[in-house]
Amino acid sequence: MSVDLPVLELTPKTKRAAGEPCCEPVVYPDVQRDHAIRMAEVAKALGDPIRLQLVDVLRKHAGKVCVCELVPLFDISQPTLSHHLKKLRAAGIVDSERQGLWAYYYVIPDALKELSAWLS
Amino acid sequence: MSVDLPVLELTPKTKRAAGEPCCEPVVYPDVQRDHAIRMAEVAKALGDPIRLQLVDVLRKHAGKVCVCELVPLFDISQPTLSHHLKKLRAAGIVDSERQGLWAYYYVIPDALKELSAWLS
DNA sequence: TTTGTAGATTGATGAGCGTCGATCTGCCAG
DNA sequence: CTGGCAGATCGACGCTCATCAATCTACAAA
Repeated sequence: MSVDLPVLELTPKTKRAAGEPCCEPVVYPDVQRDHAIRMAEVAKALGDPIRLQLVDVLRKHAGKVCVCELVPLFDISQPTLSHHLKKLRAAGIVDSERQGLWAYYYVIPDALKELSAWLS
Repeated sequence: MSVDLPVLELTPKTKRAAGEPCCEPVVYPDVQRDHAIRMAEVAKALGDPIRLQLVDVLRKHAGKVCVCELVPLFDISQPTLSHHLKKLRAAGIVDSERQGLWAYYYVIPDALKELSAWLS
């Protein structure tokens, strides 16, 4: 399970002590850090099979879906489903809209855009 | 922050009692479930800013990077970094190779492929 | 063989997560 | 006004997580 890739020029102390050139900085731009925090937030929200499937269902239906349609799809209680939807909402992935008794959820367009772009 | 999307035809009990047509099944294929579990595993591993930045650094360098190069990039202890690398390895995102004292990490090609495809 | 170094492991700690039953809040139908 | 329903919230339960200091394990240099 080994992949053939070039090895970077490195400078551990033992090499540095021998007078070899110092390591290239491998500087990590600070701009990236904010993006990383945001993308990690989205990834974390997707890091649960049920939440990922919830997003999948919402995306596939390309519309606002009633919670009462979602409950029977999963083997979890209604409060647990509500908890997952809340997490997805907190991560800015979905949003909801109440109409009378029912609540309709939908995926926020472009919510997954940044992470998707980084992954590809 | 509301988005204009079509609302699915739904059938909560109150409507069903009134004799309206039953809800469309909204069936969720079981095949998707295995994929969801696998993709959620990857997303979960990326759901930490440090791990996401680790993967970012490894991907940008497109080669095997020594751990001693990674440690100074983050404000965490060496054991914590080792812990994160272990998590990434467990998720099948990266792999490592020892050469003497040093350990070299690299991103496994296509490890993020499935999640990336689903997101786009 | 002894010393030092890179990196992994261990154990502990405090915070967060997923889950549930029970309860609460609005809203609609009689 | 009352009864019932959809969905959110609460409180509690185990479990997992990120983190660190301390330790352990290989390996290399002297």
